Amino acid sequence: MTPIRPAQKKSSPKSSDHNLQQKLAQSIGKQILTGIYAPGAILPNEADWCKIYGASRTTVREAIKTLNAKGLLKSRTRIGSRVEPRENWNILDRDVLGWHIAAMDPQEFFASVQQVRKILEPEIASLAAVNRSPAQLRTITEAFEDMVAAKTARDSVEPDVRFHLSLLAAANNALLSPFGIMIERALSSMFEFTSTKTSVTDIFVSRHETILKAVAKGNAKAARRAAQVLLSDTDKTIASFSKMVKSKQV
Amino acid sequence: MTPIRPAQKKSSPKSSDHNLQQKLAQSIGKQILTGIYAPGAILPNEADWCKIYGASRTTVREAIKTLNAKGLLKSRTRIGSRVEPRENWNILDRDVLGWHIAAMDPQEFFASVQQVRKILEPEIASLAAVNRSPAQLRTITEAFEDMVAAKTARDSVEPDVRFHLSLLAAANNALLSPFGIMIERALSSMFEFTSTKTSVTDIFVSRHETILKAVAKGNAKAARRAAQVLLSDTDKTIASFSKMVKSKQV
DNA sequence: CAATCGCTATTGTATGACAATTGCATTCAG
DNA sequence: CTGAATGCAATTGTCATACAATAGCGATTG
Repeated sequence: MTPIRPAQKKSSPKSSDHNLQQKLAQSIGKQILTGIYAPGAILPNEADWCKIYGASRTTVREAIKTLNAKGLLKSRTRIGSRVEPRENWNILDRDVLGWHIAAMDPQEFFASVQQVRKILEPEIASLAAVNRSPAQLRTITEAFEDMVAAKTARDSVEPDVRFHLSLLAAANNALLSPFGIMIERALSSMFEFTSTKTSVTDIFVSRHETILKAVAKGNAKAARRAAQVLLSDTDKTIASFSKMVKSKQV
Repeated sequence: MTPIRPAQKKSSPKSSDHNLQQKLAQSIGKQILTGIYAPGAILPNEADWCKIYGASRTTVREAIKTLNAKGLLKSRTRIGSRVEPRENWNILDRDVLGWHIAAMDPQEFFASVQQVRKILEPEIASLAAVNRSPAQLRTITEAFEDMVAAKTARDSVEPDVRFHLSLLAAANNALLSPFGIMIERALSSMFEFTSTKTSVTDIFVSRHETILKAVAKGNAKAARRAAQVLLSDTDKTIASFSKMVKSKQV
């Protein structure tokens, strides 16, 4: 048999790492997050989406199934797919949060995030100080050391994220883990704003070191305090580039 | 592993609640949550699931797509579907949390939940006191009044849940809303344990009233304190029936 | 021995058909 | 004329089949 290569079709050369369903889910999801389809609204039916995207019904259905699973939609026979009220959305889902960030004002996002971080992270640090396993402490320590070793601000983002995520893991409460995504996105997004001029400052590193030491000693109170201090610094950073944005806009 | 009848017909009237995909997703999801398929494990392939459940591949795929969307799985061509690490699971998703509760020891669940509630709910009450809209205050008040009007403990569960959820909504921070499901499940589950003997106690009602008044006045500090007191009561309730369960077991 | 190539298992996409559900209009009884 | 029953039709749900795309892995070959 000589399998004739069915040519390369008309496929777009760069399909990235997303397959077709994922692209549809993302496209429709973003339209929901931006309010093009508001809660209560009925979406176009499957046949319409097929026409719109030029995809098969199978693919469209799987995309919509994804959005159903994330709480954005509820599909019912004969009715169609209706957008669910916001409180049912899995906003802490990796994808949904991404679409949400893309759809909203960055400053609003930082405000919401910092509010939640200030509630949770000190308590997470406190729990981690008490509940951490030796292995978890090692992971946290490694993240800190990588942060210290980072030469540029860009290189410090990944260890920074890892530091906070391993702290979260060390709290050993599964119900808190969804916040990992939020923390990850918040720290990464912040970098986008600060990257141009910021370098890895000593004070930034030492704030983390204080947390690490408290967690290592098992000192819950000190860990909580240290986390509060770091967050307070973060607030200042955000405030400073908020001003920058404003002065640029005006 | 529970085999699922594809064409149950109208024999079981309740089967219409869930369609076939949802039943498959639930069945497979529970198997993951109970550890039958642990993180890192590769699931049976789609053809196998078809045989196991007697369903079409389309249906199996949509079930698996759902689990992918909830972060439990990651499916890749040629590899199959691999169970994701726990920290990627959307544990606060309505379905996932339900499967999780079904799979774990109730006391462990209450312990985790109370830990998180004690972190969040006082701050939620505090935020609600500051950020609530008039309409939101009205909703909270209505829930409280319905709780007062409830004659039996059973009747008080729904208003109680509504009270806490409307408080959460009044905090006006979208990133907190995923916790609504957790609160809902926690309060409902607790009722399962207390239903036999508990009635709606005055003290229970008055704890809620204190929160309501503080939120109405916009007194953040008082709201936070009041929420802490209520949670402390809840702790005692849990402790008391934990003992009961233990003495029964032994 | 190593790099390459092709085989093949598995998920991804497409098509077409039919089942099940249910809002809506239509009809029919009172 | 009103209201209930009823049938229609639109939409999602399920099934079967075929082929495409991906990537692990073993066979081939230099």
